[in-house]
Amino acid sequence: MKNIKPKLIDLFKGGYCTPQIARIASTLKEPSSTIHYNIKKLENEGAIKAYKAVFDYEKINEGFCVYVLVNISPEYYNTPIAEELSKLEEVESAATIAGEWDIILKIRTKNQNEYYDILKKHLLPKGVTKTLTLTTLKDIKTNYVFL
Amino acid sequence: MKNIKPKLIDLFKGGYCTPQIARIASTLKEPSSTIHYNIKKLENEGAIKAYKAVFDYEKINEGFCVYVLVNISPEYYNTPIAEELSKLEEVESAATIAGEWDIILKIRTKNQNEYYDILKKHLLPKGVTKTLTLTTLKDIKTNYVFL
DNA sequence: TTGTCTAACTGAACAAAATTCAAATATCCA
DNA sequence: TGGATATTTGAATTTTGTTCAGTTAGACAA
Repeated sequence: MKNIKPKLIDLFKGGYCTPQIARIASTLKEPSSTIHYNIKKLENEGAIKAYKAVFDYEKINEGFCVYVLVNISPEYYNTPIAEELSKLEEVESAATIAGEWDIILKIRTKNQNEYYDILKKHLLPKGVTKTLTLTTLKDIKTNYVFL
Repeated sequence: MKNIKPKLIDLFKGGYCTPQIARIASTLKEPSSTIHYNIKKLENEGAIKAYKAVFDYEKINEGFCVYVLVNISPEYYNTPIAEELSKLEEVESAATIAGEWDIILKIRTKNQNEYYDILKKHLLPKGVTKTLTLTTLKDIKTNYVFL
């Protein structure tokens, strides 16, 4: 057995998909060469970053989902902490925000324990002064896809 | 001019894409029929919800992004408010959460004004008692894709 | 309005990729 | 060990994507 499933999941998280031109053409009742032309234009404008898969995260062992609010110590304001945290594969989304908190992360793991490991290892060292974890009870919609 | 671009964006937000079996096969150095078999298996298990596009949201006029924490009045706890809010096309993600707040939403609009319209129209009526808007300064990663 | 330039659209030929399927191999478990 | 089930694979087939030259539509200045 080649255990291809985890490799597919890895690839599909960030890309390795492509538009279904024929299906779009038939849905919009336009020639496929017209659809092709318009998609290439969108891609060349840089409007499309990736074609990728969205999962049922329970079924790929990432059923535990949290949002984490993070505060950064002032002397780290000019360092790319958010960018560093974004590189963790468990981080689905990351953004810097205005107000009481500095960064918001969305993190998916198998369970609480794995999240706690990440919290200890990656969210407490560096310039992080404070965190607030919002634990997801029910994931309803992610990236415009209903779960 | 047929104005196909917005229609493509609509379709791509939720699907109308498909795996690149040949490219995956060559990346993983496996026969494409093997890759095909394993992908179909993932799909049949329900592990994959959709194949879709991720955008440069500035370039599709959705450059304003917020996270909103929402509180629900107790008499609405048994109603599907989160599900209702999820149906708004501007809502990228929605989840019910544990703790001080009941729901977290991620919303993309063209600008502050359009977000304010949604806040007034959809987030204040119904059973919503309180909201806290966290405005994104810099979107770093969304759905595992770097922006 | 007319003419000119550029962008958008399209059909048809072609190239590439997905899908199917039957046979071979591996895995599971009683 | 044996028999049922799941996975892998190459080759044939079907479907889809891509290219490109010709056409149409839109923008804009005279």
